Amino acid sequence: MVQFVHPARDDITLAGVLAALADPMRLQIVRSLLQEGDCLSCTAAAPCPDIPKSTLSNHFRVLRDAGLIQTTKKGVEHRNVVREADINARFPGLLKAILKHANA
Amino acid sequence: MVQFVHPARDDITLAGVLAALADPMRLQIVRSLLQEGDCLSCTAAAPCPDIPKSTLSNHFRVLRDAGLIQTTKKGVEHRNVVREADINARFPGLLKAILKHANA
DNA sequence: TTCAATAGTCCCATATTTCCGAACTATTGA
DNA sequence: TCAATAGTTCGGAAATATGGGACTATTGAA
Repeated sequence: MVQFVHPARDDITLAGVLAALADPMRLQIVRSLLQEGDCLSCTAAAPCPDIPKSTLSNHFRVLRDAGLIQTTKKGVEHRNVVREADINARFPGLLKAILKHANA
Repeated sequence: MVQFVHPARDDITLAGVLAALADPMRLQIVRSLLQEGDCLSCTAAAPCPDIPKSTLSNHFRVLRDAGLIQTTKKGVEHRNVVREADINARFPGLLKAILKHANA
């Protein structure tokens, strides 16, 4: 049984969030998650559908550790949601300012 | 004679900017530069004055390559300025949104 | 119940990046 | 001309990212 550890709101750091988003694929993942509401990892993956599973899993772990997303198990899938409320509470305006510029 | 190459405004990428700022020291450097107007590298350095020269030089190179700062030679010193106009033109609101949250 | 399929994690070897000491370059001032 | 200053560049060690393959958990069907 895999149990995910998400950082508390106050443990989310600016450098951590920026580092997590400083990767085109992760930026795209967050973008997709925000558009869809909530979805599963593989489906939420970046444009390329041929990305290795381990790489994708790693990207989700980075986003999780940075406090950007929350992952819960739902059957065989892992459902991911952007922790919008937490990020916005901690860094008001940041998420919107960044994602506004993520290339569609 | 060292000649610096700065990326053109349109070559500045979001992921590049985020990656450059995804480091506490570089975040602090940019913060200091914005507060001071323009200043020299070593002086503009992060809190710790005992950081190795090569490391510092490297951080400035990263910021330069990302298009965040412009460096010009002024005697023995290198004067650095944040390319505020370029960044704001390319990603309106981004810089302010990020630096607003950089811990004082 | 058992078995196959699915979704994803974990391990680990390789590849890439970062850090920093040391040697080097350019400029100024004595 | 020489020393001091400010910073770059080189190169090896340390840290981190990538991705293949084996593993785990869950579901749905035989």
